[in-house]
Amino acid sequence: MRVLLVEDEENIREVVKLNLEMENYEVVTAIDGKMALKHFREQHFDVVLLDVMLPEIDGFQVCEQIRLTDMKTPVMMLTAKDAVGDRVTGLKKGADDYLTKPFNLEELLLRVNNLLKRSSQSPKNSPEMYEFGGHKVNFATFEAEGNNGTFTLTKKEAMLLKLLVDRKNEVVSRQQILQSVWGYDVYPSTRTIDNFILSFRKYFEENPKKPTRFLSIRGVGYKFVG
Amino acid sequence: MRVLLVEDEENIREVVKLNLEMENYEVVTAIDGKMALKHFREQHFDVVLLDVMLPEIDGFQVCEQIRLTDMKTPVMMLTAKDAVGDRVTGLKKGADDYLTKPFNLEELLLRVNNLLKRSSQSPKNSPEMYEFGGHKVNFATFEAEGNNGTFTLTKKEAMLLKLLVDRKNEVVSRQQILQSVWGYDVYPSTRTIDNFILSFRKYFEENPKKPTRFLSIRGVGYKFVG
DNA sequence: GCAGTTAGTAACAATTGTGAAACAGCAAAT
DNA sequence: ATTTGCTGTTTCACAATTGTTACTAACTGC
Repeated sequence: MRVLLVEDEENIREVVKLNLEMENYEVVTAIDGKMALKHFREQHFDVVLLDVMLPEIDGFQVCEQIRLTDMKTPVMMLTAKDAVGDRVTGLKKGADDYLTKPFNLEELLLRVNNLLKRSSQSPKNSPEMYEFGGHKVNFATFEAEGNNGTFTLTKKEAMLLKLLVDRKNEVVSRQQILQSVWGYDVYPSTRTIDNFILSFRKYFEENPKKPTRFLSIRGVGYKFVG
Repeated sequence: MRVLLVEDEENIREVVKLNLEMENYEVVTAIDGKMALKHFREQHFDVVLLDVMLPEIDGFQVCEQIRLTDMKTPVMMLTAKDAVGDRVTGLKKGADDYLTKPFNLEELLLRVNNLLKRSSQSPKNSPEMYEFGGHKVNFATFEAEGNNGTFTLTKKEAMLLKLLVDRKNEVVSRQQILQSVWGYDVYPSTRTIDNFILSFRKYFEENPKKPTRFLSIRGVGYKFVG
């Protein structure tokens, strides 16, 4: 479970980070809105903790921008002021929860858990076998049944396919694919992913030229329709 | 959408009930824990609003009882005391959210909406669908239904359209559009926005020359009428 | 109605993203 | 030692998107 923590005060940031990490979350921190948006565009997070008072771009704007491209990832706002108006603004901008500083750490952790519990209830189960439209894939043995009978997936193929299946019906960005399947710093913009998608289409699509399952969302990434 | 409202103070109960009904919720009220549990056993609710201070059985206990048989239905606790310990107790007992009295009605409604949005996790439910005047837009997949059938929005189109829809019926200035959609250090020429608006009008307006939805507010920006 | 400004339009240019094919690395088989 | 086959990567042409320019139309305040 990956958390993006956006907070400019170092002390708070470190304490919260530490505590989240003790609960086995993977935490990425940002100290201002710009960095927050940068990280968010490039990586996948399961939840965002967002301080409102940030230098330059404030938390509301960050939340609004996040919501322009992603409406699923839960966002929790943190603020020093306990102004009701603020809370309403935050919720309107698409925040899912709101906590006032100084907050109780236990409450924060409970609320984060809550958000995750609710948002990840459906796509959580990832069985070894997956079936779609007459095709079968066994992620344990890498065996798959495609248009031309049974064959074996390669390791990377299996990883990528699993990622797409786990996130079926949502768009997975290239950055996220690279991060999950290839590891972090595969910098050079690469066409490798495309080729894997290409293979999948050949394996599984009725008409590889007109894909219905492995869709490309231009400028964003790929989406598997299950 | 059915709400179970548990609150012993008549005034609060009635005000909240009225407001929820104005938002088209069906509201069932209970004045104490016993009645609350009775109703909950006998009927289906999509969300429970639960005062903590109740005669006989308090809100914590009600919540605990509910959770014994139902892990799913979101519960929101309301309390007069703003004790952190209370909040933590509530969350631990299985509450999904917590609001302190005196609460702001708008905030309550927003939070209720939030809970419902999150919990209505029917698989194919795309909560990021928007409809207006016979047209549909799916902001998750960028698919839209316009004057000439279904088509796919581009990334920027989707972002701008979403911004306008999010702020429907209010004017969004060019500045704000540039900041939100294009970012904080990249500024395209100001005619770029016009071109996107132009597209939207072609896609969605009955008579693109006489727009009724994508209105230009001279000297300020644009307004989407939903 | 006139000058100054802002918005609408379309053609075009720049940029960016994509698919497909060629290419390289490597290990097993010959 | 060479070939073969498979896996994964890079190159490249092309297509789609995004941004600019130049011009026209419309509006504002006089």
